[in-house]
Amino acid sequence: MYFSESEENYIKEIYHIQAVQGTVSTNALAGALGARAASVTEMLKKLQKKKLINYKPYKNFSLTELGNRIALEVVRKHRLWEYFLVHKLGFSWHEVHDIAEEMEHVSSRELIQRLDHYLGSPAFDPHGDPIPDKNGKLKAVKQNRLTDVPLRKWVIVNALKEQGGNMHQLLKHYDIHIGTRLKVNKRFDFDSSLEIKMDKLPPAIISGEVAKNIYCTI
Amino acid sequence: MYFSESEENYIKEIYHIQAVQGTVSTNALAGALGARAASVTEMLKKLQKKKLINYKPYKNFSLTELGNRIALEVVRKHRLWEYFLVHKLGFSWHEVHDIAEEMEHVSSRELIQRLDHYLGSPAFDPHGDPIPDKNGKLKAVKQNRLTDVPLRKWVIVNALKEQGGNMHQLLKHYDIHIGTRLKVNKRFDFDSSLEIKMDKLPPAIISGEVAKNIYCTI
DNA sequence: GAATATTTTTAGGTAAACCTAAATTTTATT
DNA sequence: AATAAAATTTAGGTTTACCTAAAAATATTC
Repeated sequence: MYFSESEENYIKEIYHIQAVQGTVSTNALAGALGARAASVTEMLKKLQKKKLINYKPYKNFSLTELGNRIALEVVRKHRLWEYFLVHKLGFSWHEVHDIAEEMEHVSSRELIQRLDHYLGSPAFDPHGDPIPDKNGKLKAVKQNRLTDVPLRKWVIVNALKEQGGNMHQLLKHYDIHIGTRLKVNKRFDFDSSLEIKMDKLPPAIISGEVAKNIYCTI
Repeated sequence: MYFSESEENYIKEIYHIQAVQGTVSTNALAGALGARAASVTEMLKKLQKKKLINYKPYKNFSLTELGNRIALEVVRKHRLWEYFLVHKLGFSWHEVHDIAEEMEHVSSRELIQRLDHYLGSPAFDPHGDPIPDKNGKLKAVKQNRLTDVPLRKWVIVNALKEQGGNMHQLLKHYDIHIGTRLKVNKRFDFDSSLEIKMDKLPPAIISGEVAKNIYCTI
């Protein structure tokens, strides 16, 4: 069965929203896609006819089993390409999202199989997100928000989420990246900032804004 | 300036036809693209407005300087991806065209620059066609048809054109690939077949059909 | 050079994916 | 529970890239 680039994008976005919210509304999806609600409704009807989503007018919706499988394939392609861009072409993690967004729609299954093998079947992409294997299985690693981690416990950064801003500049300045070992010494309730300690560096203060986007393994 | 995938395909195809015929007709382009003449006419007007082609109704047309530059960029992307698919992912040369056809439309310039560097700035793709450098320059290697090569002169295969058939099976059987050293011993006018000789192998006969698609350096 | 054939363009239509504005349904508030 | 607010859908457009069928221009043939 053939899916257009648009359909793939809708499915993928439904998948991501569903992962966080459990269920998806027309408006939430429109927001995520930068489209208008009316356009979304139109597409929802198409996706339903293709049995990719469970949808009743005016109600929230979710992916069917089939929809989920397709979503995972797209996510897999996206994250494998991100991995390629960072580890083979030398891009840095915050530059690759938009490019992978285009590459994820290249359709050859054989291509993705070979790419995966070529990259050594990585389990996590450069942002720390898990890459579905060819059966759609995700390697689960608990991602704890740095904001919630116990005090004075050494943890390892395993994911960084960029929210469109320039957070990576700041992280580069602090020299925080995936794999960094650090502990939280203090939490300042006043502004949610944290004092953190990394190996061989003096304690530093990071804002709650940044900390919110840093995830780690305890 | 932005070009749609369709526009890029038209420009690229005009480039290829122009390379062979010198000039391009509506019908020839329609044939190459698998579209109808009326659709082509419509697009020609768009391309003219964007100053990519020189076009007068009912006349043959050709790329402008700008059009040529864009065409070379697309060709460059296509051939770099083909090189990647063969030399990094292990595809064989006859499998990569369609995949590269999709990948050539990924838009990031930075991506192509890095890909080129990663591949070692190759000058020829797996079919033996030259890869334009980032300024659009092509490394010219005379491609002589095996059918026209002088008798008993050792030559090196430098290009293979697949015409949609299964020629590669045959070539594999003869063990002919890019880089193969061989000489033509005899030409049989009756059916245009050739007797060829390769190192460490007994003489073999290949049909004119195949020979037509083998190119070499003298 | 007139008649015929071929090529190309124009006219009018379709499907996908978007849009705005208005209508409808659901949810929240008093 | 009635009304106001918010969310969603419907109705009616637009653009891109296709299409067929008919008309117009160019080429070919006798």
